[in-house]
Amino acid sequence: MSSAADKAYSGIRSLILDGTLAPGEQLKEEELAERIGVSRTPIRDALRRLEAEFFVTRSDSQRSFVADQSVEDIDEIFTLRAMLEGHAAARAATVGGPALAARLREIVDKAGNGGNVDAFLDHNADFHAEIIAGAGSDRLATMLARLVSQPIVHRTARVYDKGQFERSLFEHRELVDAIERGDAEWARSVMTSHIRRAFHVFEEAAQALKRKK
Amino acid sequence: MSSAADKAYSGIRSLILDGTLAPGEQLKEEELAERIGVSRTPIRDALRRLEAEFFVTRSDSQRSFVADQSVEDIDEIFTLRAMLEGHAAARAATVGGPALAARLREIVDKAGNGGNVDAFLDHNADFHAEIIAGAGSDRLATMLARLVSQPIVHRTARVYDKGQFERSLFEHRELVDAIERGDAEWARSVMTSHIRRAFHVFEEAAQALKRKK
DNA sequence: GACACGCGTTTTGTATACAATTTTCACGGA
DNA sequence: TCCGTGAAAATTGTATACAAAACGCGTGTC
Repeated sequence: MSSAADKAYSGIRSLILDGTLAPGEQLKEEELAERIGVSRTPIRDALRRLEAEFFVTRSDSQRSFVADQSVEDIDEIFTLRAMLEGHAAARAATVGGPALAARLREIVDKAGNGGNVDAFLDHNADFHAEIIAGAGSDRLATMLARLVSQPIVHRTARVYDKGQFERSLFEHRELVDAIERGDAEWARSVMTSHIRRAFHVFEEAAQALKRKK
Repeated sequence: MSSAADKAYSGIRSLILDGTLAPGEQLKEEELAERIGVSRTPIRDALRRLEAEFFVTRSDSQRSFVADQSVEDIDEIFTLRAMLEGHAAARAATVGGPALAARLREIVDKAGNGGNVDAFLDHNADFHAEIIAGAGSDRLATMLARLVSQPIVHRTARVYDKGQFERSLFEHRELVDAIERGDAEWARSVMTSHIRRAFHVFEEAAQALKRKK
């Protein structure tokens, strides 16, 4: 991978995620270039990528701004994700066959019991990736990749308690059952509620955090 | 709008759409730059945009290629579009209210009878844009904009006969009814089948063209 | 006081030269 | 023959200088 462009991408992304660059703030290429220590060229590339991933928006006159991340925005993202990933699950159930079911079961079995956050995150990423790949739709996969900023998943999982981990794993197992039987609508429903639930966990955590402040 | 970057964008897009650049073909920045008459910088920008719109794909080593446009690919695009725009219609029915319904009815009434292709296309674009705006979800609007390469709509409409135009208008009127009554699921269904039907018209035209060859 | 206009400042756009990376292909050894 | 190796060629990445566009602000007019 290209070094400067990646440095710019992850650098700006981090600055946004840790709040150094606040939502609505204008992103100036030169300023970012100096801050990150690369020239404007890779910065421009990074801004385009971040724009594709909804981290950054552009005004009509080509100025870049940090995108909003209000609870309503997050809701919107989770809603779209639930729809697209529900579709992916349905398609995976239709076209994946026993081979896919076997691969998924292996992933689920390997995850097992873990109370470990990072282990769960690894399992979770693997599991969802396998289903999306199993749907066999490049454009769907691309859209989901752009939509799902992994940091939000992380931020959500950090507030999971043991019961929520177990519930997630339980839902994953149910998804495997649905895909094994080729039941597209079952798979879609489980995936949709799986993701909506994740949103509400996030939402409650955000509200709790707000009250604390 | 910036001149060179736009020239590059529409230039490359045209070359892809008229088949000069075939699906799977590698796009070389320098070659395109010379062909279009701008430097590599705006070409790179254009390639990023086309990548976001699924016209161009990138290999792992950052080489660009013309994306496939097989009937299966078009099917995939229309499926995703049907889902997203069905969702937009449902949301529009929920949050749009009488004001949205009134605006839509005006658009539909203005279109009226027309056997004129261009007039229908204008109406069609207006109508769909109003519904997407009515859904009030920026990210949804952005995803749809990226997904719907207008040329495909054009290519589809070119093969519409009078009966198909009338059917489209009829469906638009039904959508207004659904939105007026705030019936989200009705709106979703009408929109979904509206778009799936458009795909099959396209599909048949493509097959007819194939047989001719 | 409101508003349009012009001009300096800020910010983004473009071209170009050079650097880094990837690909290609010829060559030699097992 | 097959495979790895390495150098040349092709392609993309990056920095930088200058051009163009957008913005903000002060000024003048009504």
